[in-house]
Amino acid sequence: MIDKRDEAETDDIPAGMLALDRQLCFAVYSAAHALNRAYKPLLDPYGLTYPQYIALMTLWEEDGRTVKALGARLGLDSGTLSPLLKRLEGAGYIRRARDRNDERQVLVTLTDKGRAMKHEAVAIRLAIGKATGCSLDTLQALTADLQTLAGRLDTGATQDDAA
Amino acid sequence: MIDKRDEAETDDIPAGMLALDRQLCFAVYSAAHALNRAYKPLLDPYGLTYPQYIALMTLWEEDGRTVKALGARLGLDSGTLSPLLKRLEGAGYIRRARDRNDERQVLVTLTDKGRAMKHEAVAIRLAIGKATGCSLDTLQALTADLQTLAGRLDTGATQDDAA
DNA sequence: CAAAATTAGATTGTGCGCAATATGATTTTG
DNA sequence: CAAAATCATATTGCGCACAATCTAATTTTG
Repeated sequence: MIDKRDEAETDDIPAGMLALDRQLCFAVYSAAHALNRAYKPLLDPYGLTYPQYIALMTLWEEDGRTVKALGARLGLDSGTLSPLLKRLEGAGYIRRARDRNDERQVLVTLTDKGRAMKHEAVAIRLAIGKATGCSLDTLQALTADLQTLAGRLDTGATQDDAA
Repeated sequence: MIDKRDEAETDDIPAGMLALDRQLCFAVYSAAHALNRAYKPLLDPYGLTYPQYIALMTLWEEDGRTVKALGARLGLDSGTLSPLLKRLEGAGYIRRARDRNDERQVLVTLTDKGRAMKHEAVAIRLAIGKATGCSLDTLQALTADLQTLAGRLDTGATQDDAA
Protein backbone atom coordinates (compact mmCIF):
# COMPACT_ATOMS: atom_id res chain seq x y z
CA MET A 1 0.00 0.00 0.00
CA ILE A 2 2.93 2.31 0.58
CA ASP A 3 5.23 2.94 -2.33
CA LYS A 4 8.45 1.06 -1.61
CA ARG A 5 10.52 2.45 -4.44
CA ASP A 6 12.28 5.01 -2.30
CA GLU A 7 11.78 3.53 1.14
CA ALA A 8 13.90 0.49 0.39
CA GLU A 9 16.83 2.80 -0.27
CA THR A 10 18.68 2.60 3.00
CA ASP A 11 21.77 4.49 1.93
CA ASP A 12 20.11 7.55 0.52
CA ILE A 13 16.53 8.06 1.56
CA PRO A 14 14.96 10.90 -0.40
CA ALA A 15 13.84 13.74 1.84
CA GLY A 16 10.33 13.46 0.45
CA MET A 17 9.57 10.02 1.78
CA LEU A 18 10.48 10.82 5.33
CA ALA A 19 9.50 14.47 5.17
CA LEU A 20 7.84 15.53 8.35
CA ASP A 21 5.06 17.37 6.59
CA ARG A 22 3.77 14.23 4.97
CA GLN A 23 3.82 12.24 8.13
CA LEU A 24 0.56 11.54 9.84
CA CYS A 25 2.16 11.10 13.22
CA PHE A 26 3.48 14.63 13.25
CA ALA A 27 0.20 16.05 11.97
CA VAL A 28 -1.81 14.37 14.74
CA TYR A 29 0.81 15.31 17.29
CA SER A 30 0.73 18.96 16.22
CA ALA A 31 -3.05 19.13 15.97
CA ALA A 32 -3.41 17.72 19.48
CA HIS A 33 -1.08 20.40 20.83
CA ALA A 34 -2.81 23.12 18.84
CA LEU A 35 -6.20 22.07 20.21
CA ASN A 36 -4.81 22.00 23.72
CA ARG A 37 -3.48 25.54 23.29
CA ALA A 38 -6.79 26.70 21.80
CA TYR A 39 -8.80 25.34 24.71
CA LYS A 40 -6.49 26.60 27.44
CA PRO A 41 -7.61 30.27 27.53
CA LEU A 42 -11.25 29.15 27.36
CA LEU A 43 -10.88 26.70 30.26
CA ASP A 44 -8.53 28.71 32.49
CA PRO A 45 -11.38 30.87 33.86
CA TYR A 46 -13.00 27.70 35.18
CA GLY A 47 -9.80 26.28 36.63
CA LEU A 48 -10.04 23.30 34.29
CA THR A 49 -7.40 21.62 32.15
CA TYR A 50 -8.16 20.12 28.77
CA PRO A 51 -8.05 16.48 29.96
CA GLN A 52 -10.23 17.39 32.94
CA TYR A 53 -12.72 19.01 30.59
CA ILE A 54 -12.80 15.88 28.46
CA ALA A 55 -13.40 13.77 31.55
CA LEU A 56 -16.30 16.06 32.51
CA MET A 57 -17.77 15.59 29.04
CA THR A 58 -17.89 11.83 29.51
CA LEU A 59 -19.82 12.41 32.73
CA TRP A 60 -22.29 14.72 30.98
CA GLU A 61 -22.77 11.86 28.59
CA GLU A 62 -23.52 9.48 31.46
CA ASP A 63 -23.18 10.35 35.12
CA GLY A 64 -22.31 8.00 37.97
CA ARG A 65 -19.66 5.97 36.22
CA THR A 66 -16.93 3.96 37.88
CA VAL A 67 -13.29 4.95 37.45
CA LYS A 68 -12.83 1.87 35.29
CA ALA A 69 -15.73 2.81 33.00
CA LEU A 70 -14.35 6.34 32.62
CA GLY A 71 -10.93 4.95 31.85
CA ALA A 72 -12.33 2.64 29.18
CA ARG A 73 -14.19 5.53 27.56
CA LEU A 74 -11.18 7.85 27.66
CA GLY A 75 -8.46 5.31 26.99
CA LEU A 76 -6.71 6.21 30.24
CA ASP A 77 -5.55 4.03 33.11
CA SER A 78 -5.92 4.60 36.82
CA GLY A 79 -2.44 6.07 37.06
CA THR A 80 -3.67 9.01 35.03
CA LEU A 81 -7.29 9.14 36.15
CA SER A 82 -6.88 8.83 39.91
CA PRO A 83 -5.00 12.10 40.41
CA LEU A 84 -7.01 13.87 37.69
CA LEU A 85 -10.30 12.95 39.36
CA LYS A 86 -8.98 14.01 42.75
CA ARG A 87 -8.23 17.44 41.30
CA LEU A 88 -11.70 17.61 39.72
CA GLU A 89 -13.15 16.73 43.12
CA GLY A 90 -10.97 19.33 44.82
CA ALA A 91 -12.26 21.93 42.36
CA GLY A 92 -15.84 20.95 43.22
CA TYR A 93 -16.93 19.52 39.87
CA ILE A 94 -17.38 15.90 40.94
CA ARG A 95 -17.71 13.64 43.97
CA ARG A 96 -16.03 10.26 44.41
CA ALA A 97 -17.45 7.55 46.64
CA ARG A 98 -16.90 3.84 47.09
CA ASP A 99 -19.73 1.66 45.84
CA ARG A 100 -21.55 0.21 48.90
CA ASN A 101 -22.21 -3.02 47.02
CA ASP A 102 -18.67 -3.50 45.78
CA GLU A 103 -16.12 -1.60 47.79
CA ARG A 104 -13.49 -2.11 45.11
CA GLN A 105 -15.29 0.34 42.87
CA VAL A 106 -15.34 4.13 43.09
CA LEU A 107 -18.38 5.87 41.64
CA VAL A 108 -17.80 9.30 40.13
CA THR A 109 -20.79 11.66 40.11
CA LEU A 110 -21.24 15.26 39.01
CA THR A 111 -21.94 18.01 41.55
CA ASP A 112 -24.30 20.88 40.75
CA LYS A 113 -21.23 22.83 39.68
CA GLY A 114 -20.21 19.98 37.41
CA ARG A 115 -23.64 19.85 35.78
CA ALA A 116 -23.75 23.64 35.43
CA MET A 117 -20.45 23.57 33.55
CA LYS A 118 -22.21 21.72 30.76
CA HIS A 119 -24.01 24.93 29.87
CA GLU A 120 -20.78 26.94 29.78
CA ALA A 121 -19.42 24.33 27.39
CA VAL A 122 -21.80 25.54 24.68
CA ALA A 123 -19.90 28.81 24.38
CA ILE A 124 -16.59 26.94 24.44
CA ARG A 125 -17.66 24.68 21.59
CA LEU A 126 -18.75 27.65 19.53
CA ALA A 127 -15.45 29.44 20.17
CA ILE A 128 -13.42 26.41 19.15
CA GLY A 129 -15.57 25.85 16.08
CA LYS A 130 -14.93 29.43 15.07
CA ALA A 131 -11.19 29.14 15.75
CA THR A 132 -10.92 26.15 13.44
CA GLY A 133 -12.40 28.21 10.63
CA CYS A 134 -14.00 25.04 9.33
CA SER A 135 -17.59 24.15 8.60
CA LEU A 136 -19.38 21.69 10.85
CA ASP A 137 -19.43 19.21 7.98
CA THR A 138 -15.69 19.46 7.53
CA LEU A 139 -15.08 18.94 11.23
CA GLN A 140 -17.40 15.97 11.42
CA ALA A 141 -15.74 14.32 8.44
CA LEU A 142 -12.31 14.84 9.98
CA THR A 143 -13.59 13.52 13.30
CA ALA A 144 -14.95 10.40 11.63
CA ASP A 145 -11.64 9.73 9.87
CA LEU A 146 -9.72 10.11 13.13
CA GLN A 147 -12.05 7.75 14.93
CA THR A 148 -11.50 5.16 12.22
CA LEU A 149 -7.76 5.61 12.51
CA ALA A 150 -7.70 5.39 16.31
CA GLY A 151 -9.96 2.35 16.27
CA ARG A 152 -7.75 0.50 13.84
CA LEU A 153 -4.54 1.35 15.66
CA ASP A 154 -5.98 0.23 19.00
CA THR A 155 -7.37 -3.01 17.67
CA GLY A 156 -4.25 -3.80 15.69
CA ALA A 157 -6.20 -3.97 12.43
CA THR A 158 -4.25 -4.66 9.27
CA GLN A 159 -6.93 -4.64 6.58
CA ASP A 160 -6.67 -2.07 3.81
CA ASP A 161 -9.37 0.46 3.05
CA ALA A 162 -7.79 1.62 -0.20
CA ALA A 163 -10.45 2.41 -2.77
CA MET B 1 -21.29 27.93 10.47
CA ILE B 2 -22.33 25.73 13.32
CA ASP B 3 -26.01 24.97 13.69
CA LYS B 4 -27.25 26.93 16.69
CA ARG B 5 -30.72 25.39 16.91
CA ASP B 6 -29.80 23.06 19.71
CA GLU B 7 -26.71 24.71 21.09
CA ALA B 8 -28.58 27.81 22.24
CA GLU B 9 -30.69 25.60 24.48
CA THR B 10 -29.02 26.10 27.81
CA ASP B 11 -31.62 24.39 29.96
CA ASP B 12 -31.85 21.15 28.10
CA ILE B 13 -28.92 20.49 25.82
CA PRO B 14 -29.63 17.53 23.53
CA ALA B 15 -27.17 14.72 24.04
CA GLY B 16 -26.31 14.77 20.36
CA MET B 17 -24.82 18.23 20.29
CA LEU B 18 -22.37 17.61 23.07
CA ALA B 19 -21.89 13.94 22.35
CA LEU B 20 -18.30 12.96 22.73
CA ASP B 21 -18.22 10.98 19.52
CA ARG B 22 -18.98 14.00 17.42
CA GLN B 23 -16.38 16.13 19.06
CA LEU B 24 -13.21 16.81 17.21
CA CYS B 25 -11.26 17.46 20.37
CA PHE B 26 -11.84 13.96 21.67
CA ALA B 27 -11.09 12.40 18.29
CA VAL B 28 -7.74 14.18 18.00
CA TYR B 29 -6.97 13.44 21.64
CA SER B 30 -7.71 9.74 21.17
CA ALA B 31 -5.89 9.45 17.85
CA ALA B 32 -2.78 11.03 19.37
CA HIS B 33 -2.83 8.50 22.21
CA ALA B 34 -3.48 5.63 19.82
CA LEU B 35 -0.53 6.64 17.63
CA ASN B 36 1.65 6.95 20.71
CA ARG B 37 0.68 3.43 21.78
CA ALA B 38 1.25 2.08 18.26
CA TYR B 39 4.76 3.54 18.07
CA LYS B 40 5.83 2.48 21.55
CA PRO B 41 6.61 -1.20 20.85
CA LEU B 42 8.41 -0.19 17.64
CA LEU B 43 10.57 2.41 19.40
CA ASP B 44 11.23 0.61 22.69
CA PRO B 45 13.99 -1.58 21.16
CA TYR B 46 15.89 1.62 20.34
CA GLY B 47 15.30 3.23 23.73
CA LEU B 48 13.39 6.07 22.09
CA THR B 49 10.12 7.71 23.06
CA TYR B 50 7.64 9.00 20.50
CA PRO B 51 8.48 12.71 21.04
CA GLN B 52 12.19 11.89 20.88
CA TYR B 53 11.61 10.06 17.60
CA ILE B 54 9.76 13.07 16.20
CA ALA B 55 12.63 15.33 17.26
CA LEU B 56 15.07 13.00 15.48
CA MET B 57 12.94 13.22 12.33
CA THR B 58 13.29 16.99 12.26
CA LEU B 59 17.07 16.54 12.42
CA TRP B 60 17.00 14.03 9.53
CA GLU B 61 15.16 16.76 7.67
CA GLU B 62 17.90 19.26 8.45
CA ASP B 63 20.82 18.61 10.75
CA GLY B 64 22.67 21.15 12.88
CA ARG B 65 19.70 23.19 14.04
CA THR B 66 19.56 25.36 17.12
CA VAL B 67 17.24 24.48 19.99
CA LYS B 68 15.11 27.45 19.03
CA ALA B 69 14.79 26.27 15.42
CA LEU B 70 13.82 22.78 16.58
CA GLY B 71 11.28 24.24 18.96
CA ALA B 72 9.73 26.33 16.20
CA ARG B 73 9.48 23.29 13.94
CA LEU B 74 7.97 21.10 16.64
CA GLY B 75 5.85 23.69 18.42
CA LEU B 76 7.67 23.02 21.69
CA ASP B 77 9.40 25.38 24.10
CA SER B 78 12.75 25.00 25.83
CA GLY B 79 11.12 23.66 28.97
CA THR B 80 10.15 20.58 26.99
CA LEU B 81 13.06 20.39 24.57
CA SER B 82 16.00 20.90 26.92
CA PRO B 83 15.48 17.73 28.96
CA LEU B 84 14.33 15.76 25.91
CA LEU B 85 17.50 16.68 24.00
CA LYS B 86 19.65 15.83 27.01
CA ARG B 87 18.12 12.37 27.04
CA LEU B 88 18.69 12.00 23.29
CA GLU B 89 22.29 13.02 23.87
CA GLY B 90 22.61 10.58 26.77
CA ALA B 91 21.32 7.81 24.50
CA GLY B 92 23.97 8.73 21.92
CA TYR B 93 21.69 9.92 19.12
CA ILE B 94 22.73 13.58 19.09
CA ARG B 95 25.38 15.99 20.32
CA ARG B 96 24.75 19.45 21.78
CA ALA B 97 27.33 22.24 21.62
CA ARG B 98 27.29 25.98 22.10
CA ASP B 99 27.71 27.97 18.91
CA ARG B 100 31.22 29.49 18.93
CA ASN B 101 29.93 32.61 17.19
CA ASP B 102 26.97 33.16 19.48
CA GLU B 103 27.32 31.45 22.80
CA ARG B 104 23.63 31.91 23.51
CA GLN B 105 22.77 29.27 20.95
CA VAL B 106 23.09 25.51 21.27
CA LEU B 107 23.57 23.59 18.03
CA VAL B 108 22.08 20.11 17.91
CA THR B 109 23.75 17.66 15.54
CA LEU B 110 23.19 13.99 14.78
CA THR B 111 25.77 11.37 15.73
CA ASP B 112 26.49 8.38 13.50
CA LYS B 113 23.99 6.48 15.61
CA GLY B 114 21.42 9.23 15.06
CA ARG B 115 21.93 9.14 11.30
CA ALA B 116 21.80 5.34 11.25
CA MET B 117 18.44 5.42 13.00
CA LYS B 118 16.99 7.05 9.91
CA HIS B 119 17.32 3.74 8.10
CA GLU B 120 15.54 1.84 10.87
CA ALA B 121 12.73 4.35 10.56
CA VAL B 122 11.78 2.93 7.18
CA ALA B 123 10.58 -0.30 8.78
CA ILE B 124 8.78 1.67 11.47
CA ARG B 125 6.92 3.76 8.91
CA LEU B 126 5.87 0.64 7.05
CA ALA B 127 4.65 -1.00 10.26
CA ILE B 128 2.60 2.04 11.24
CA GLY B 129 1.19 2.37 7.75
CA LYS B 130 0.09 -1.24 7.93
CA ALA B 131 -1.39 -0.81 11.41
CA THR B 132 -3.56 2.07 10.23
CA GLY B 133 -5.06 -0.19 7.59
CA CYS B 134 -5.38 2.87 5.39
CA SER B 135 -4.10 3.60 1.91
CA LEU B 136 -1.32 6.12 1.48
CA ASP B 137 -3.77 8.46 -0.24
CA THR B 138 -6.16 8.29 2.69
CA LEU B 139 -3.41 9.02 5.16
CA GLN B 140 -2.06 11.92 3.16
CA ALA B 141 -5.51 13.48 2.87
CA LEU B 142 -6.04 13.15 6.61
CA THR B 143 -2.61 14.58 7.25
CA ALA B 144 -3.36 17.58 5.05
CA ASP B 145 -6.65 18.26 6.84
CA LEU B 146 -4.95 18.08 10.23
CA GLN B 147 -2.22 20.47 9.12
CA THR B 148 -4.87 22.94 7.99
CA LEU B 149 -6.64 22.61 11.31
CA ALA B 150 -3.49 23.03 13.40
CA GLY B 151 -2.38 25.99 11.31
CA ARG B 152 -5.65 27.78 11.78
CA LEU B 153 -5.83 27.12 15.48
CA ASP B 154 -2.29 28.35 16.02
CA THR B 155 -2.73 31.49 13.95
CA GLY B 156 -6.10 32.26 15.47
CA ALA B 157 -7.75 32.22 12.07
CA THR B 158 -11.48 32.80 11.93
CA GLN B 159 -12.25 32.54 8.23
CA ASP B 160 -14.64 29.84 7.10
CA ASP B 161 -13.76 27.19 4.55
CA ALA B 162 -17.31 25.92 4.25
CA ALA B 163 -18.06 24.92 0.69
C1' DC C 1 -15.50 -22.24 54.27
C1' DA C 2 -10.38 -21.40 53.31
C1' DA C 3 -6.81 -20.74 49.78
C1' DA C 4 -6.01 -19.01 45.23
C1' DA C 5 -7.10 -16.15 41.55
C1' DT C 6 -9.15 -12.10 39.88
C1' DT C 7 -10.59 -7.36 40.03
C1' DA C 8 -10.62 -2.15 41.13
C1' DG C 9 -7.96 1.58 42.52
C1' DA C 10 -4.03 3.88 44.27
C1' DT C 11 0.91 4.72 44.31
C1' DT C 12 5.58 5.35 42.38
C1' DG C 13 8.85 6.48 38.88
C1' DT C 14 9.96 8.36 34.33
C1' DG C 15 9.06 11.36 30.58
C1' DC C 16 6.31 14.94 27.98
C1' DG C 17 4.25 19.82 27.87
C1' DC C 18 3.86 24.50 29.33
C1' DA C 19 4.11 28.87 32.30
C1' DA C 20 7.08 31.46 34.92
C1' DT C 21 11.48 32.48 36.20
C1' DA C 22 16.58 32.58 36.14
C1' DT C 23 21.12 32.88 33.87
C1' DG C 24 24.28 34.35 30.79
C1' DA C 25 25.47 36.27 26.24
C1' DT C 26 24.68 39.67 22.66
C1' DT C 27 22.85 43.90 20.92
C1' DT C 28 21.09 48.46 21.39
C1' DT C 29 21.25 53.12 23.23
C1' DG C 30 22.58 57.05 25.51
C1' DC D 1 31.95 52.25 26.27
C1' DA D 2 28.57 51.38 30.08
C1' DA D 3 23.70 50.62 31.22
C1' DA D 4 19.53 48.73 29.45
C1' DA D 5 17.09 45.82 26.56
C1' DT D 6 16.84 41.70 24.10
C1' DC D 7 17.75 36.98 23.10
C1' DA D 8 18.80 31.79 23.71
C1' DT D 9 18.65 28.41 26.77
C1' DA D 10 18.07 26.21 31.30
C1' DT D 11 15.45 25.42 35.56
C1' DT D 12 11.35 24.83 38.46
C1' DG D 13 6.72 23.59 39.40
C1' DC D 14 2.41 21.56 38.09
C1' DG D 15 -0.35 18.39 35.47
C1' DC D 16 -0.95 14.58 32.07
C1' DA D 17 0.34 9.70 30.48
C1' DC D 18 1.83 5.10 31.20
C1' DA D 19 4.34 0.89 33.16
C1' DA D 20 5.03 -1.50 37.21
C1' DT D 21 3.82 -2.41 41.68
C1' DC D 22 0.92 -2.51 45.82
C1' DT D 23 -3.36 -2.93 48.61
C1' DA D 24 -7.76 -4.32 49.50
C1' DA D 25 -12.07 -6.44 48.13
C1' DT D 26 -14.55 -9.94 45.62
C1' DT D 27 -15.02 -14.27 43.27
C1' DT D 28 -13.64 -18.90 42.24
C1' DT D 29 -12.15 -23.54 43.52
C1' DG D 30 -11.21 -27.37 46.07
